[in-house]
Amino acid sequence: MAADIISKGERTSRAIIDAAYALIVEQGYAATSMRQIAEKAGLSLGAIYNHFSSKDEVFRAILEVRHPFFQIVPLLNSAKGESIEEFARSAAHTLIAELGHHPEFLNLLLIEIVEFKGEHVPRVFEKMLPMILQLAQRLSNLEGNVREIPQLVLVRAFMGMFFSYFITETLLSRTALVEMQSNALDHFVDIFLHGILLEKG
Amino acid sequence: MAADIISKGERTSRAIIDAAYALIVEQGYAATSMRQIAEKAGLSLGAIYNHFSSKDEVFRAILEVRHPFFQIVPLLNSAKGESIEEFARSAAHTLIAELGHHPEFLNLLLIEIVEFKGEHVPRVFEKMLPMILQLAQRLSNLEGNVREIPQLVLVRAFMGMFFSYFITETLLSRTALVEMQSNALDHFVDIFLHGILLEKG
DNA sequence: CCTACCGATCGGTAGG
DNA sequence: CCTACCGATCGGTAGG
Repeated sequence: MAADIISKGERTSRAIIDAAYALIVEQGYAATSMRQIAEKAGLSLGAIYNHFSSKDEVFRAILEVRHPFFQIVPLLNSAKGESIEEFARSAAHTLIAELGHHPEFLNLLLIEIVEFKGEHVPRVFEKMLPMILQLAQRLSNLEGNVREIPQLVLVRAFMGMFFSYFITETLLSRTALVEMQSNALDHFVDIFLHGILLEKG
Repeated sequence: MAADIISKGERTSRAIIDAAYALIVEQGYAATSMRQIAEKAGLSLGAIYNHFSSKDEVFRAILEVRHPFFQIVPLLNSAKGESIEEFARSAAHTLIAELGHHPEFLNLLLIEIVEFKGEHVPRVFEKMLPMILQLAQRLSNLEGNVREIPQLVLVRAFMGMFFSYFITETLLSRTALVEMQSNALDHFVDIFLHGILLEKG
């Protein structure tokens, strides 16, 4: 039998995390029970506690692997383009292609804010720092003349644009205002680019 | 005894809503118990059911009165300014002054999205429609040359700017990146305005 | 409007 | 890794 890279314990651990992620993203943390997680993972309740010491530890483990930032930032890093404009449009298309059809990927971030008051944010942020620095380095090398805006504000506004898009999308998809939805992200990117770039000379 | 405009039943009802609002915004819906609400409102558990038939009904009542939209839209309507630029800056200052120091005002909206999958959005939206139409009317009369952007996208981007600001503010307030926070909303408004306005001729 | 209760379910554990 | 259990708490109600 070939030595599998992934042990059985590791596989069970991941099954628990996957099951818990799916349930929590759909129901929220408090509304999801350890028994639901066990059942979805194909285990008994007690078995979970061989891998995680508490429900809270399960949630922490989920965040380490599935926090939206860990989906978003790598996608941004993989976006093509040598100018700011190319990069922004490419990043938007990549994000919409990968995440557009399951906007509930933001739920984990929102749940952490609402149900945990953002207490895990520093740890997640710290773990992401290398990826963020890599992205910042990349961005600062892009071609294009940016107006006088602090670089960190730029990054914040850029990230915020996607939050803004996905949350308003979630809200609007519940109403009849379909007109608001066509090409909205393209328009968002357009406003953002026009907002940060100097007029072409 | 003068006939008070507000009956005792009405007062108890509001006490329940106030207590439930404070608890739910801080803990989330599922994590808040009817017993906690009763205690905070100064009642016994059973008494709540003289005013609301279920926990869900309490939540619906909260949304009718305290949904963030009911705080945001009137504030936007009260913003001064005859040009788009004046209006946007005034609106930003008003919002930051009224809501800036308790950003948890967005929690109710986020909780509704996460724990109820946005099922109450249509009803809230419908109730707000008059206020929204009034705001749209107001906006369309402002001075300023806007680039070719669908009006509904404009409104969406404008609202989204505040979501984006408050959520990134919540995230960043947990990290050490204080630099990112100074005057951020002013910059956001600036980027937005520069993004939607035609260059001055 | 309160007290006392209902059955159900919760997170977690002992013991094997 | 499972079965069977622990005490605590849940939403909701009966009866007064």
